[in-house]
Amino acid sequence: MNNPQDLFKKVISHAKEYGFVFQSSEIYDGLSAVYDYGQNGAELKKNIRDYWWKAMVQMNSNIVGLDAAIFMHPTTWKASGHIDAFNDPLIDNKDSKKRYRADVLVEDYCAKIEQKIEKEVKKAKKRFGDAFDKAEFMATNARVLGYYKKINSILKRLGKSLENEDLADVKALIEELEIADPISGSRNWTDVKQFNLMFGTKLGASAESAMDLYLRPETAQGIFVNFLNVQKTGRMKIPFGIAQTGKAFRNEIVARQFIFRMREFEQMEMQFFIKPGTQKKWYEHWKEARLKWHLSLGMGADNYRFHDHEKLAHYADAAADIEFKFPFGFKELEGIHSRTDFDLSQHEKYAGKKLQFFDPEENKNYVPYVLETSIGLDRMFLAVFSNSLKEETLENNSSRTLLKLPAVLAPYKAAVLPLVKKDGLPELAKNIFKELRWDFSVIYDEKDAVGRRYRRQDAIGTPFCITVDHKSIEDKTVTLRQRDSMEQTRVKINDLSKIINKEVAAKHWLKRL
RNA sequence: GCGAAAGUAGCUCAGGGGUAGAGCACCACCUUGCCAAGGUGGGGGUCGCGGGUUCAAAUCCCGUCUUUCGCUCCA
Repeated sequence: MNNPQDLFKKVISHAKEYGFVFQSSEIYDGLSAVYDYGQNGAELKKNIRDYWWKAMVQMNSNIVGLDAAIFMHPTTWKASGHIDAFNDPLIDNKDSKKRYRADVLVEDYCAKIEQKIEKEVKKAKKRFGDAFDKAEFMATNARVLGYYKKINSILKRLGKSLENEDLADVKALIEELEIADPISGSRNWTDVKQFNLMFGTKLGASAESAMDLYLRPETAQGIFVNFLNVQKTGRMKIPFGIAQTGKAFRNEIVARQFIFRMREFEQMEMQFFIKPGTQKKWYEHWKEARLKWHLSLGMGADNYRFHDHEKLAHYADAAADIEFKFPFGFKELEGIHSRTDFDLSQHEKYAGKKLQFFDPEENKNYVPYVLETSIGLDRMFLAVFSNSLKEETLENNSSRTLLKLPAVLAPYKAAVLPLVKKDGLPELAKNIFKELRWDFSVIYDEKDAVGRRYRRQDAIGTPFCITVDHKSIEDKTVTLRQRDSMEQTRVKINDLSKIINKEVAAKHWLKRL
């Protein structure tokens, strides 16, 4: 685990070996950049989601939840700008390895012809000014007309092919026109491919009546289109927020680095609606609030940093990322964006409905500005998981693999272990186990030597082990073993729930905010 | 998408034309009993998948899928 690459490999194999993350459809050789969460991963992921939800919704009386559908009306994506921004026919040159937009190549070619026309016309102007030759004039005229006709037909064909998504014809056109790579001069092209960030699908059983739909590429739009519904039925007053978690889908050209960039991923987003002009204040507020949330988990302040965007997306007037030190370097974990009134205004325009708030203080209507916090749940999972995985060498020169998860996030809060598999110890242990699971997710294990069982729990990040021995039967006490320090203390069975709760309850973690 | 490397048991990997291997993990029994690796026995792999060459392919060739890294793209 010395270099980052080894650590990352270790992270991936540990995730697989201990039932946290599996590759999707593995028995069919897997599906590129799609992963499933296993028995322990599902728990960890759920706990991260809950911890976020508690911090954002439960602890903020002016933030409410929402669970919008993945399918949305197709016009949503016109309004949001996703259809225009992420829909390009691309072609690669096999020799130069350069990628071009296929339509731009053809258009550039036409522009070149146009230059030719201009030259001809210029030349003709000069010549015919001196001596008019009817035959030459006609010939020039015919040539120019021919050029125009050619351009016209090329662009017409291009437009038609693009409209019908006949990409083979776009390539045929490029080949017929003998368009070469502007850099290398090579005509060795790949097929034209449409790169659309959004996954398309159909609504409707029969092909004729079907409606083209997209799987949402972000969860944010579900919040924007429900802005008025929530504001009115929840009697919300600005400033207020709407939070939701859910799947989003992006057909990334390059999806890589385990669960860091997936084609299907889960977002945890909160859109905060504010009075125009106050966005700077709220931007700073949420940057700080979100960083504090991360720091509350105790994974080390050095592992986080802000990255302020200089180049802004079409909807933003300020944007920053909270970056985390992943095994492959500092990468974006969460985004805080000041989205202005772009989204709500766009939906007003496309839907033809007002999406405004009547401000009693100002005594007027306005389209609220929006401050967004958006974190990738899978990225957060990877941050927590990779940061927690440690290999320790102990005093007796043995080693242990330890998943030092923040206790509030651990899949199991405690393991109940009878010291031996006889003398009534398993029975007592099982009783403790059954009682504790009313309060926490706990696990019972009686197989192998107790030391080995401790290591098993270390590997999946269980913060406590409760060991039942012969003395337990006499005086109703057990040993409570701490994951990180390996310290053992003798405690009363009746106190277990209280002691564990103190360490694992979200309350005690969130209070550090 | 391009380039490079890799894919053999749950995990880490060895083997490189002639019967499928190791360590750890797993299962059963015995033993020990508060920090892994004691004993005995056992389960598990058409060597990613598909073609080809060969008497014979995990091994050589071609294709394909998946992963990692670099580039590119995106935000």
